[in-house]
Amino acid sequence: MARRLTARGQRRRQELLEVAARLFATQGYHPTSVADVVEGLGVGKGVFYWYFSSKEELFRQILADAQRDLRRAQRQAIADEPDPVRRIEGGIRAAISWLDANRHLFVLLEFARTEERFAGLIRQGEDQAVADALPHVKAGMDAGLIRREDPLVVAHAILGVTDHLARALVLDHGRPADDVADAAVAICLGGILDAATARRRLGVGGG
Amino acid sequence: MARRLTARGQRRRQELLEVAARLFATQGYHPTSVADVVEGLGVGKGVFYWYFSSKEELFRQILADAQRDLRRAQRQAIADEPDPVRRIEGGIRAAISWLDANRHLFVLLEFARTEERFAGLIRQGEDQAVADALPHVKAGMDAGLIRREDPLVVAHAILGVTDHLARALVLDHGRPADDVADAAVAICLGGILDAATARRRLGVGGG
Amino acid sequence: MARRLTARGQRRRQELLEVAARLFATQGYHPTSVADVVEGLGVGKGVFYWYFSSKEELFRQILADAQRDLRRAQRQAIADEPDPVRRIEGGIRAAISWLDANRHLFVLLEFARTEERFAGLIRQGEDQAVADALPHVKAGMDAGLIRREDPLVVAHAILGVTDHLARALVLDHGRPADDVADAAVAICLGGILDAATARRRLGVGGG
Amino acid sequence: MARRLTARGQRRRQELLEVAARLFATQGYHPTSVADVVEGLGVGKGVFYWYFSSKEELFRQILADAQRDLRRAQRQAIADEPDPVRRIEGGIRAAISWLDANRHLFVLLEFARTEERFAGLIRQGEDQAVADALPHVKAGMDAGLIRREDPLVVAHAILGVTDHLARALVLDHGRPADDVADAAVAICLGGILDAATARRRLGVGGG
DNA sequence: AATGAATGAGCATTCATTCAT
DNA sequence: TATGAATGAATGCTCATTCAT
Repeated sequence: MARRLTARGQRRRQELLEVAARLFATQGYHPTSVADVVEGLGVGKGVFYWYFSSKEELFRQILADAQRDLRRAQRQAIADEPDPVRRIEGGIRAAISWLDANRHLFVLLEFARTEERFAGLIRQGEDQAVADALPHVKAGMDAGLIRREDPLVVAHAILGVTDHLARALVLDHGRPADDVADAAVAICLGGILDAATARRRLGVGGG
Repeated sequence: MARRLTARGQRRRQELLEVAARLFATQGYHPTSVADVVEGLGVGKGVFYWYFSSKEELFRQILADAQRDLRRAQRQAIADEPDPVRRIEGGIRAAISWLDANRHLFVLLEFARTEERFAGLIRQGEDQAVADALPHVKAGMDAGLIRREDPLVVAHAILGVTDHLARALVLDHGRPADDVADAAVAICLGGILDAATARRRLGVGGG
Repeated sequence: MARRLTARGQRRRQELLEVAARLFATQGYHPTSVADVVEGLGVGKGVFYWYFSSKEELFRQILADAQRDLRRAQRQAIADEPDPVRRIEGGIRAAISWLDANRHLFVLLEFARTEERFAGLIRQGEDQAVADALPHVKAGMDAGLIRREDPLVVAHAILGVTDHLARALVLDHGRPADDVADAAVAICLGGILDAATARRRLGVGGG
Repeated sequence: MARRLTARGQRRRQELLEVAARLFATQGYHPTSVADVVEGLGVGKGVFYWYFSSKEELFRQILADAQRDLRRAQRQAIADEPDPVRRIEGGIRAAISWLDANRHLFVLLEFARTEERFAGLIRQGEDQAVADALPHVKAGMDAGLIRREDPLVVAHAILGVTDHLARALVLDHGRPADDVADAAVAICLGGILDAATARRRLGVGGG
């Protein structure tokens, strides 16, 4: 591809991406045919292959766009925050908010992970997300705000809690995104133990 | 179906389930054809339909078996543990250990969530897992061991950390399951904040 | 085949013929599988191939039995009737009555005519039926009771009216077989014209 | 379906209908595969499903077209005939002539009656044919030309004689359509009895 | 840029028949 | 005699992709 597109062409391409993302999310990638996609736009099949060389390429594009978009939202949310823990918090909130607003993309990212030819893309994106969080985690540790543990593990744990709560509570059980974000932040930061218990059980030195 | 099977038949059926799970995990559910499955066993295509009424039914069976199996492993792991926090810990460790030993099933459970006709099964299983954890969380709160928050959210958070760390660190990055289990337990229980910070930031009353 | 069968075997064979005829009539010959047939009897598939060498052979047998049975019913009905017109009448009535009592076989005979490999059997049976009627028609003509026309055509016409009225009125529209038989006889024998008209139009010499 | 077709598309669709009808008639509906049909045209399999949503839909179309066509032929044949008996005669002749010219469709109509999912279509068509004939029969009775009997039965009897003679004599025994039409008319109108006998036996009042 | 038409390999599923026990 | 299991060719149908216009 890498076709030079007119403004109208750009719009068409975008429409295809959106309709396809919507359909892939609703029916699944495989069960959605290229015919479904172009039908959803009321255009002929040639249109599809004018803008994308294959169904797979289209899907990759959707995935890449989604990842770029989420990352951008997180960056913007924490741009001017000096406190590392607040930056982490901001990242969590931005993620949940974005996932709430782009529910249909969430399931696509999940699906992509399950098929080897797309999984690489997702693993890359996840590594990127972890790499994005890492400096804040380390800064928090250096500032004595965050308990010293493997920062990579910590970053992954944050990702895990955030994603899971967003999906399970916001998407599946319909809870308000803000409330879930509060809970995600609380649990990520403070764990679930009572402070005294934590001190005893985990040997956490009290301040 | 609900066919009466001889011992030999039972074995065949099991073989089909295993080969199919393996292939679905490797290539994806859709890209794997029934022909692939029977070829993997070196039998005729009719065999498949003697034991399963459809590819979909077979997949559901794989999912149900996997969920049952994981749950059983967790139950056994914590059977005689009186301490609720230790029960939670045991559940986390059992889950990571099972996922480590059944990597191929993990991706199937994830895929299933992305296609509406299977998603129900997965949501049910997840609700079950949460329901299983809930009593321990509540008991922990009642015993003053766990900070009082919405127990459902807490249970979901534990699930999220556990699943994510298992996948990202054990499966994707090849870390030893035991180490990851340690980390998962530590983070679930203690969060990531330094205790003093936690006290200040979250208003957690000190012991 | 031509297997020597025990009394029990004879019964089994008959059961298979009946269940199959029933199913073929309801669902059609092709849409009915051998599996359906044996399932309908609650026996294994081997049973079928013990008694019949193929699905096709079974169907031929059903057809042959039906034709033999109908013919026998007609013969008995007119055995001692000296008047040729009354013999024709008796044949018509016997046919309609048999078709009424064996509705499911009717559709099988019709179907068989539409597939070349069975059509011969049916044509033979029909030729036989015509041959059976022919002597009575001729006798009627010789006795001056029946208008002189090609007896073969006359015989076929009787067959056509009888079969059609039986199917259309008795089977499809649920009219009583006896009433339909009356009508069939009246029309076969007297046509539909008013006598005076007939005389004028057909040049039929009045008695 | 309900696809908008270009002129070329219309032609293809018609070709498919014709080839399929031919094959269905020769080999039977079930024994003819979609592959046979497209092979007969030398096109790919997709072509079939571009024009028809299923083999069943195609067959229904063939049946509907055939019924429409026969009906049209009959209507045209009797359009300007004032005499009701002559209208009936014209209908009989038109039917036999059409069946002679469209032999292959005849067997399809017969087959369709034997499978429940198509039988409705045929019964409808037959009811229509009877309804078409009914006014002429009634007019004939009112004009004193036709003996008073249940007009529905009379109409069905005409249908029965016509169809049967056409099939048995024209198609199966190769008699000239015109001769058979003469015979069908004679028998339908005048029955088979000698006029005097008819008077005596049926109590038909003489002119 | 866009369309309707076509391609044909591939898929899930069926089923008459056979076979080991 | 009978059964459960197995066979594998065949079927109706789908769909990513291509092509002529």
